[in-house]
Amino acid sequence: MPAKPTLETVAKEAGVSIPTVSQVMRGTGRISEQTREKVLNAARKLHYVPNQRAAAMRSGDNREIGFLINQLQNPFNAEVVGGVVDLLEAEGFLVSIADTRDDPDRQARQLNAFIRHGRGGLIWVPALDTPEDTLDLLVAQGTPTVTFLRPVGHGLDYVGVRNAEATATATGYLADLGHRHIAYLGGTDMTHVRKERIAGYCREIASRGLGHSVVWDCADNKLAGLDAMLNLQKAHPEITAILCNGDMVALGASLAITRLGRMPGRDVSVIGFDDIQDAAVATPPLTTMSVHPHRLGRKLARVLLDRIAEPDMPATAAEMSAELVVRQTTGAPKADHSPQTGFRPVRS
Amino acid sequence: MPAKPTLETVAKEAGVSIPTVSQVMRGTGRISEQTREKVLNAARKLHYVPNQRAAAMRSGDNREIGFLINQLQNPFNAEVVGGVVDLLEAEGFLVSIADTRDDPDRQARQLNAFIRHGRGGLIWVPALDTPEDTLDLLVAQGTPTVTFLRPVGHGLDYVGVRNAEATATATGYLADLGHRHIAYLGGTDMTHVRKERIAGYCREIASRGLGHSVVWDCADNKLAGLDAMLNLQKAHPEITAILCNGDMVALGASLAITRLGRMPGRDVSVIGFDDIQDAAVATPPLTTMSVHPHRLGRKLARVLLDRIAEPDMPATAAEMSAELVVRQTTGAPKADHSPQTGFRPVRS
DNA sequence: GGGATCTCTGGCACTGTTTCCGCATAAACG
DNA sequence: CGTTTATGCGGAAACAGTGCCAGAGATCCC
Repeated sequence: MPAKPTLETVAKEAGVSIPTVSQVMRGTGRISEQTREKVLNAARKLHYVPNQRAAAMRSGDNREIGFLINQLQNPFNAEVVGGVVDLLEAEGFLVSIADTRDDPDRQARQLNAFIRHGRGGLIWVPALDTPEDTLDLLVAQGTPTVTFLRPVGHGLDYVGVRNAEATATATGYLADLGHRHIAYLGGTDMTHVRKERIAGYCREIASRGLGHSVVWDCADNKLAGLDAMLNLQKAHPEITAILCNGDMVALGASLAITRLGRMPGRDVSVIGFDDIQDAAVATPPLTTMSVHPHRLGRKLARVLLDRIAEPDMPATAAEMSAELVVRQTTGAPKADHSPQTGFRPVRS
Repeated sequence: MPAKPTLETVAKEAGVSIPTVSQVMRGTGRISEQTREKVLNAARKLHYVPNQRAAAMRSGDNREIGFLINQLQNPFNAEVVGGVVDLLEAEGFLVSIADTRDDPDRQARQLNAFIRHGRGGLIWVPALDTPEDTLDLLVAQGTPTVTFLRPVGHGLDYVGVRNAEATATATGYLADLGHRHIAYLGGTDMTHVRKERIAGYCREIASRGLGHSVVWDCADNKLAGLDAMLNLQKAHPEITAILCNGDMVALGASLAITRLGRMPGRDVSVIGFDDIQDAAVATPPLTTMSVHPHRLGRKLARVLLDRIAEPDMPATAAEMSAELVVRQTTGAPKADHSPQTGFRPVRS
């Protein structure tokens, strides 16, 4: 097995100098057609692939960007990644992804690794409880960075979702349908996202003079949503509509309602958040606040490209609106919503 | 905003030479405690982070590995990634992920990008219809590479699943329950994986003298599984058990059965493949062939580490067995499986 | 006190590439 | 035919580090 070919190998093979090969490979400078051919043939023959890191070292431009995400499994994130990659790969960048799993230590190691390995730009969903020194270190490097979903200040760009507006819209929609007891389900920590969403929900509840607000904690997955919904129903039987922190929770809640022998959208209304692919396919299809994850990803990429082009711009913050997608888990409340007599639990 | 600190910056700040700083940062050589302190303080003060690419260039060891996967959205893949990352990050490697989406062109670009950007190792799920020249180019680079799920030869290591054995086991289990009409549902192209799985299924059908085998195409997602199951049921009403190419398809099929007013596991049995997280949470919980994705990921990482340590070893191939996990979508067939009189379609 | 030994630090060459500049050779011109 | 201009190519330095080796002091021993 031969050693990895370099400019020197190719130059020797073609009988020319190293700079000449370099120029041919990049199409710059004045090179005669004859030499060009010779060099290209040699390169093809040896399967030469330029070493971009050495190039970046000399020329400074670094077309490798890192995407630090908090949870790869989450389908919403996977779709955002798709949007980012589509746009950046078209611009000749290589996007490499790492999963922090919301662990600040892992995140610090990965951020450090990204910087050590010389990323030219970063897209970052800061983990919960990101310590100050992680931020200081990142800012000191001067690596163009766009934060996503969770703003952290420090002069970093930010792209996110108008969360308060979205939950206010959803709450208003439920109120317009006639619901007077609307609960908020999902989330455990007071993350930025959840804080905003709850604020929008509470504001709308208050401004319409509806009953008190109910916020019920639960982890961000289907099973947790299912359990939480069962408990919530027991604790607050008066509730006829649920606004959820994410689609996974909403799907779990919808499932719980079905298992209680009720029907989502008729007996109890459910609204999700994110519009993941499963939402449209679920039984019944989920009404949700769509944030167009793919579009959000493209926005992220554009902001990062702008930052790379103009490192000294003042920090920007872009928020995108979510859009209500009505499917079949929402409807007017029944006149009488007391516990049904024909109550029929369904085993799984 | 100051320029990125380098060894030189730190050396000047600490009043020592560049090599001294280098030694301190890596803990090699003999350095007095006094100088050590000076250097470390200067480094901390300037937020110095070593440039690993420059280091790799000189010293040759390259702790950055690439993972080329065919579909990030797939939860099975996400869990494999988790296993790989856990082990490799513990060894000080940085794992960066790219998604080929099974597009040979995109794959060629990404593979090329990974090589250009100097990955020290690669884990690769080759896209369908990977052209020969992509393989030649990769092999010519001599980058340690482990192929995953789809073997391509060319002296590359391989880690996969004993697919034929698994589907034979599943088919045998269904036959033992008393099923005599078992169909295989899922997949569209004749990928290596699907070929093996169908082979195991057919072999078992034949060796037990069951009726003819039925293989029904369908894309690898829940919605496709749902539709395909409805059509399959119409075309082959005699079938009482379905073996699926993946859990997503199986979940869709299970859903279809429910929508037809039947009950998965009682009226029709369904077995999935992969054991993704949703399988255990679904309604009803899915019987499936578990391949322990996380363990598979760790195996991948170990094989790659071995290859990096010993580049001249002959190529290895490791296959892991899948394991039947019985949940609630399988059971003995009903004595009479003709269409029920109380047929009750359920709307969504 | 002089030589041997040890401890610590710095000089230099090298990794693969790009960029600047300059040197040949050839063509064009007066 | 001699000078200018255009064209094609190569030498050398630089990027941020690492590894080898030399050498300066300090310490120790006889």
